[in-house]
Amino acid sequence: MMKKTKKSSQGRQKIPIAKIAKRTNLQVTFSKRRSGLFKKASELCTLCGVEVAIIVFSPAKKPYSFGHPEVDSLLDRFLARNPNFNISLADSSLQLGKAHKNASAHELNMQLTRISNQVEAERKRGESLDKMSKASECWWENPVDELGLDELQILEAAMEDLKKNVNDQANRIWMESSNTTTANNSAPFFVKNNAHHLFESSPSSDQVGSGSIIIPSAYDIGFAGNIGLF
Amino acid sequence: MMKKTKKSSQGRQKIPIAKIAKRTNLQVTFSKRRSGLFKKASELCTLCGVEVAIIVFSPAKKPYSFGHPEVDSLLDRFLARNPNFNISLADSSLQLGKAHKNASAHELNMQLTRISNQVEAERKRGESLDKMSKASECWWENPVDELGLDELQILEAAMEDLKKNVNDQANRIWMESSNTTTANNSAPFFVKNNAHHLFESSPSSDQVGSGSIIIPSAYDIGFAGNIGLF
DNA sequence: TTGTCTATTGTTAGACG
DNA sequence: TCGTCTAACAATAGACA
Repeated sequence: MMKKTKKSSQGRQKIPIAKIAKRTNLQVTFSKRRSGLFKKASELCTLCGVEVAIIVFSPAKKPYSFGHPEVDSLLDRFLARNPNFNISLADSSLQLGKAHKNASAHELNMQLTRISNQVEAERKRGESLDKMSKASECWWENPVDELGLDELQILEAAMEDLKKNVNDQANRIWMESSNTTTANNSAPFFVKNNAHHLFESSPSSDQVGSGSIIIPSAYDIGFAGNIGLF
Repeated sequence: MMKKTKKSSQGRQKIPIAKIAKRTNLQVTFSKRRSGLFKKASELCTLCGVEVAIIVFSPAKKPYSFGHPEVDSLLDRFLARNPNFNISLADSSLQLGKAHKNASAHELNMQLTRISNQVEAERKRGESLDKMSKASECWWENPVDELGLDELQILEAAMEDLKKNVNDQANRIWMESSNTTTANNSAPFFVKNNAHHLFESSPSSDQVGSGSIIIPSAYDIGFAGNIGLF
């Protein structure tokens, strides 16, 4: 008798590296391969003592991430060394210069959106942070000593930079628009369209609307003077 | 008999998932596995039509990256919606590089200190930011043309605020430290160690993705870290 | 969505050029 | 640093739980 001829499984099948058609199949494969990828990354970390960060947007656009030691700090370092991208809206706009007004406006929108999202995110984070700082002993609030000052200086410098970037950008925009629009106001102009929708994945080019506003002439910036720190 | 003619190769050997000791070996393994990881990521992209970004810092601290469609845009999107990121981390990191060049452990401490300081600052800033955000009713979602300026202004205001806080605190510290010693450099002691692979994931429903293309890899070479270690 | 099982395919450690 | 080769290992497609 031995009708066992039937194999319980055909084992792994070869599949072409092309988009999987079957939805259910795709989901399963995505899940399995994602964990496989993360595992590989984990092994790489351990074996070679290196740092790895992975970000994956699922078919449903949900973010999954892997990071050793942690995603944020790695991205931070990566971005900090990569002149092509800066979280604080700095460099990308520099390249645009004044080639196309639209492109410029669009780029700006992207950046503003990014920033506003960050601001929003940080606002939200503030709450949980507040909770955290209460729950645990705030080591960063320990007795002030010299070091605190040092760090503060760094932070302040960073803020200066950020602010400077914003100003530069505003001025750039202003100069640009003054070529097409003559304002009766000596203030910088700013052109912008719908800012959101930074999240869509399809590489479709956004339509760029435009409009203008006047920035208070007092916008000359000049951060209030530095305190005795510098 | 059976002199067992030497095999041309013993084939793949099993190795423990622990840091490889031999430097040359580690280098080879790193290279191979890194490309293997990128290949896996590439396949995942193609098979499932998803987006993936990977950042790896080699043992020599060189950054390698893979991204589909491209690293920057993915990081951008990820950071924009991730509450755990700091807006000005990048900037301050750069400064630290110049300021201190010591042990990596110290570097880590500094980094943590810096981050926590920012966190603290942002926590305080939370209130005013919150006010602003609500006052303008989701200004970043408003399609009105003149919002661009507002965004800049709000951002600027937020930064002014933060800066003010920093200044205040700095002054306070300055005053205090004047009374004490100035030479003692006691950093907030925090030794960060093994924070092994951590997975973060969100539940996901699903939906059909769109087309897919493979972008083998994008290597960003260069820049031998300016952090301690050397 | 994740885990299990099996048969296969894919990856890679070690040695060498 | 890379490519090649070989023989192990490891990952995983498909079906089911």
